Amino acid sequence: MIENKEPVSRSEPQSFIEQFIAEDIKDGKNGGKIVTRFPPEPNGYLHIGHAKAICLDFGMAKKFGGKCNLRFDDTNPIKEDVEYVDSIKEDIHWLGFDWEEREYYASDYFGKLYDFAVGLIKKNLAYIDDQPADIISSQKGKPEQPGQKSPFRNRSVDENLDLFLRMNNGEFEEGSRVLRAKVDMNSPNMHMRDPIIYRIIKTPHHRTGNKWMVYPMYDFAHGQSDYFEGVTHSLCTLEFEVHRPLYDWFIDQLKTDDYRPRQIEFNRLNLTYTMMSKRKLLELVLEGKVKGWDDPRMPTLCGLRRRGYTPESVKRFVDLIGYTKVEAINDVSLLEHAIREDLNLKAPRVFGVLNPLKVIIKNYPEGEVENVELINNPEDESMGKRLVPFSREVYIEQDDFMETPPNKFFRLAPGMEVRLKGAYIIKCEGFKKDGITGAIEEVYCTYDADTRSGGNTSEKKVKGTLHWVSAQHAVDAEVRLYDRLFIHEDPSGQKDDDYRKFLNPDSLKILTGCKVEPSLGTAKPLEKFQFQRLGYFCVDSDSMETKLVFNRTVSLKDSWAKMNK
RNA sequence: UGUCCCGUGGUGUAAUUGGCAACACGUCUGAUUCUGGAUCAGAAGAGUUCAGGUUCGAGACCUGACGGGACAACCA
Repeated sequence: MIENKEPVSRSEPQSFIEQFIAEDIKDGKNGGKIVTRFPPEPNGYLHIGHAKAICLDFGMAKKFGGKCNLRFDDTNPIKEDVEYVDSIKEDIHWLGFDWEEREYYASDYFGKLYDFAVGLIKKNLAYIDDQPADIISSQKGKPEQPGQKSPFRNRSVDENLDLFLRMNNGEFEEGSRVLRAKVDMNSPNMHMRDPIIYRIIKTPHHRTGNKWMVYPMYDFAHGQSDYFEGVTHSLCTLEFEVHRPLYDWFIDQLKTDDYRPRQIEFNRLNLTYTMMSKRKLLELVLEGKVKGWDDPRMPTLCGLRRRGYTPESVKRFVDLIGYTKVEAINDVSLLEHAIREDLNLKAPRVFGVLNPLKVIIKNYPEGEVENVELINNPEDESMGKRLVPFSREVYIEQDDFMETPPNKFFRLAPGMEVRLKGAYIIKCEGFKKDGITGAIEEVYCTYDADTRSGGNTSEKKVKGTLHWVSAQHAVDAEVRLYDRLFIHEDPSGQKDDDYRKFLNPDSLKILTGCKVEPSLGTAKPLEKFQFQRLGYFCVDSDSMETKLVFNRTVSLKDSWAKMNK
């Protein structure tokens, strides 16, 4: 075994988690084994925030030669469904991670958990409380004041055993009784004040049906599940920090040898302009504000996928933001950078004109067509070249022409010259304007036959180069522009819970009458392209009629400013 | 009037465990007949929340402030 496959010096930053794990191995804990787990609750679709956890859980296991389990934390049948189980598995695979045969469910451990609870009762460390939720809650006191003991705290072991059995037999109503661990009502940590560990739920479970009438709470299931699976490092987000003493308390009651799992917390992903609460995302789906969990405006992994993000770009992004204990807000521009970086290498460039403006080259022979050669990807020669037809009438982007241009405008304007990329230099000789609306309808130009790309025999040089599409050859396209993910806060950092307020009706804009290169007529579905200058898109369906732009040309900050005018 | 966690350029992270604060994103400037929001080159921007202390030397260790966050679900 040789350590250091690469001469990576100290330049590679190590997260504190990595250091903790390395220390544990060095100290010989758990026999040097490393097992992690990704533990989603199947109550919604995975979003970009989960990607951060997935990359960590699977990444650490891989880095230290260990394994990572997939475990569904399905202890609350009221909120869970198989639909979510399936989507979660699909999304993890999409990201490129594999749990192999280790697909586990907390519900697989219901039996063991029940036995463990019975064991605690017998040790006089758990009791049945007959009080309603609000009383139990108020007896817990406040964080700064100690709690009061429940009048049922000293029930006999036999009575507790009997009641727990009958709870599971369905003899009592939901909410009428709970099982609580007997820990410490005076603890400054609220989670240690006799936490509820079992409650009655009569809704059928998506995997165990009606087998159980009592279900363990998160705190009574998570650590134990880790223990049952031999997990060594249980990585979770910061809000579980206060749960750790309880996690350890249950492990202490359970463990029989030197092995013990360790919980380590890291910071959750927050993205600027992006609303990530599962609950609110679910509301958007249920209220029909979006087309579904995979609506490209959603920050879900399936939404990002439809939007055109690649798994590599998501992983790259996660890699860039790192893991700390600081509650950070990451800038979406970094996510956008990650996808651009990835696609610049992979996506062929093509011409597309979203807002067409017809240009007529008056001295170009009518009816003549010539094919010009264009490079598919300037960063990757192996992607080859393509031939694009050029003719007398072409479309350019409306933005590429201005009647009265400002100082540094190097595109087309009356009297100005530009190159049509891959073709000729043209000069604007005039234009036609609608008398009423003032809209530019056509632009008239002349071209110089000596200036063809690759064979420019003239001395001409121009500042601007425009992309274009031959009018008679253009493929009509419908292009969807997704401006942003959901916004939940403004750039001043002030949070606003009323996320609906930030739902921009224009966030999905469908442009029809767009003109794209004929070569796109032969593209395969889901192939990704970059419009020269405009952004990236992919062919959305077999119909070939819908093109999907996911990385448009206006920054989020600009959108925000526009929206609030 | 509690317990725990956290304060490093605008943002996110580093700093070989006490030795000249580094990188990425973003921003700005310049170049370019590969549109240029790409690429390349360059620049600006923090003295590490504050005050003490230990030390030859502190972003790191200690004490105390200040600021932010988590915790009072029969959710996870």
